[in-house]
Amino acid sequence: MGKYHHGDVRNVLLQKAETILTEEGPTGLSLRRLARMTGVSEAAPYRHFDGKDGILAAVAISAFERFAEQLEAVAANVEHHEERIMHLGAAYVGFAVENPQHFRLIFGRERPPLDQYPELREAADNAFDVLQRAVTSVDRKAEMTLTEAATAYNRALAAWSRAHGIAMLVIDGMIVPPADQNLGSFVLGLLAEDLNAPTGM
Amino acid sequence: MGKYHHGDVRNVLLQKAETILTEEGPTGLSLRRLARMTGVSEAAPYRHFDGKDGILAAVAISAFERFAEQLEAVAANVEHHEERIMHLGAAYVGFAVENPQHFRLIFGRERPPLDQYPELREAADNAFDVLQRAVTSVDRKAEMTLTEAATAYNRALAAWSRAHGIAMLVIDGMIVPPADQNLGSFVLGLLAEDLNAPTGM
DNA sequence: CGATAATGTTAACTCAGTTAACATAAGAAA
DNA sequence: TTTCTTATGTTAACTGAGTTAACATTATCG
Repeated sequence: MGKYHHGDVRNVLLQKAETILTEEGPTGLSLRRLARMTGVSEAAPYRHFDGKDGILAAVAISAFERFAEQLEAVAANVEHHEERIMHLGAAYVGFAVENPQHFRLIFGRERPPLDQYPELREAADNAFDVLQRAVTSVDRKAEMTLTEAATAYNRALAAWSRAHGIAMLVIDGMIVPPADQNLGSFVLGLLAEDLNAPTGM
Repeated sequence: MGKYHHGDVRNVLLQKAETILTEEGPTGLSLRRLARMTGVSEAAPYRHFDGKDGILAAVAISAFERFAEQLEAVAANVEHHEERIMHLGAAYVGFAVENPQHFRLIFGRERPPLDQYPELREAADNAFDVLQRAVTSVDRKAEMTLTEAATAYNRALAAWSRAHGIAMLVIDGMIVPPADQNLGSFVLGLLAEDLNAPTGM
């Protein structure tokens, strides 16, 4: 005479998992607690997910999708190439700051192995593609020489890692963005810094 | 008639903890396993450390120290300011790549809270100081105007986050450094990329 | 020597992830 | 409808982790 929950327990679990993850991160997310919170037996989640990694993978997939969407939106709205790179960087950091736990989940080592979750790998590849395309794309792509292509690729890597570094240091509290400036312009400022420029100092 | 281990169990534990951490990271480090490997009772570590965080803190402290030393060594050996920034970045990434688990430990969220381990906070501050000083220092510091100082600080942040981003993406396998080039020059290349330069593309 | 602190041991508690064995519900097949 | 099968839920158990309490032994210092 067990009380059965019907309807989409799976979705409810996912929903609650999102909540817990947002508040406490991947480590704080415990399947047992999740089950209790959902009002379901402690073994129930295993009927819907491939264990803890399974749930994390599902959450990571949707996180990747949102991430990719937001980057895409920015990429689509900025015409000028160099400017687009900059604004992509700001959006990249913006996502990380607004969703630190999700950002950590998709990039950190708590992320379930891509090999074991094909859909996760796909979501990850998609997100990277958005980034790479937006950063690499040029106005007259067909006319690119090999050297130019190599330069473009290197530039993509550089842009990517710069955004990533700022994002990481900010969400880890190592860099505290000035309060009198919005995050976007702060990031744009950092990205615009030219370490090679002469200082006169 | 228990077999007591004498001598510095504490140091042996730390040593083994280093080994386990290097191989499996903070999550893989289990106090019980550590105790078993050391041939000591499972509760013994608690006599020497403030639980798991205590051990992680101790390991993190020594990691910070090594990190700071290596950066310092580079900073001391490169005269030219801009060049020093670049080489510091390469050293930063070098440390991360050679000691990925330690790097993750000192920068990630597995790191015990700085508030609870004053020596850890000190070690962290020291490492950051080396970086900031080396990056901010100029030949004629006394003559710096306020504006110049602000610029220098911003540049320090930019340099730091660039190195950090490359380090993170490389140790997470998102960026794979080309095999036909040593890591240092690859990093220097990325750091030298000027996203603002015209491309002609 | 003898008291006291340091350090070790065993045993237990809580919580997590996971799985097995069982129960019920829903839906297709007869 | 009745029956078989599958999906989904439950309980109970196993393993392993972190931690603490209670107890034992050793070191050390008066």
